[in-house]
Amino acid sequence: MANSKLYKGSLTTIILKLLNESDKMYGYEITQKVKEITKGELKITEGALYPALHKLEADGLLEVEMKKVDNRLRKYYKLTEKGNKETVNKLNELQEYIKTMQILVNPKFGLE
Amino acid sequence: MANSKLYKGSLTTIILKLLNESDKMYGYEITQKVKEITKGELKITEGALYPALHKLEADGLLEVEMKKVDNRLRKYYKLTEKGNKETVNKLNELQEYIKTMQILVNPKFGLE
DNA sequence: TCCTTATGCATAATAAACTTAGGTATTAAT
DNA sequence: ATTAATACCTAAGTTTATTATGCATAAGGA
Repeated sequence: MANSKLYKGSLTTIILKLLNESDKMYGYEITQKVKEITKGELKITEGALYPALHKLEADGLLEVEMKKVDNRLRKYYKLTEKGNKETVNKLNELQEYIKTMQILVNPKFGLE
Repeated sequence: MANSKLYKGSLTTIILKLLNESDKMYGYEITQKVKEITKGELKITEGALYPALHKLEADGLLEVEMKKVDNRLRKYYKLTEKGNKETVNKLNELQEYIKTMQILVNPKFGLE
């Protein structure tokens, strides 16, 4: 995921947020959407994505619906109610992280 | 480091930036400084810090100076020239990361 | 005096999240 | 016919952190 190690730990947040916007998506679609939105900055590898989706499903945050399109099988993922709540949590954590890092990195933010 | 997984990958950036401000610091001092600046939000564990410092030293980004204070040995770390350059890189990567995540998470940032 | 907390360093076992490298299968394009 | 794109998947290995230790000195309270 990009040359920076900072993205480690943010994949779940990204997946949840995308599903929160798009109602339902399938795995490959997520990789393409992220590449498109970030103009190539961020590429989700499938080796990271699929295990992450499976874990989110196992944790009850996502539910699955299979669909055949053009004789190809797609696995659509959709947020559950629990997944919606967790999305809010993850987004709050991201804002908190960004705030904290800006304070650490730009001392001006820490002054009052 | 906090309950959020997002901090994974940012320890090196934090260390480099602190040393960039403070000229030289020792390990324990770094943990205390981070706790203080972030008002307890972020606590650097020693099990993460010391290996990270050793790696930065091995990579030639930090140099060491031992000092005895109150009969206790302190290991002061200081940025090398290479370390200074890498600090700039890491800070740029952090800004890039934040920008990308905001675009992903807040679609408004992506419109033009 | 004894015990805990703080200071200061360190490593080893485990866990989590990722990369890299494969594998299968269909469709579209050259 | 072969490559690229679509669409899913897993396994081995790496990185980065947590948790749990260990050692040692200093300070403080019961």
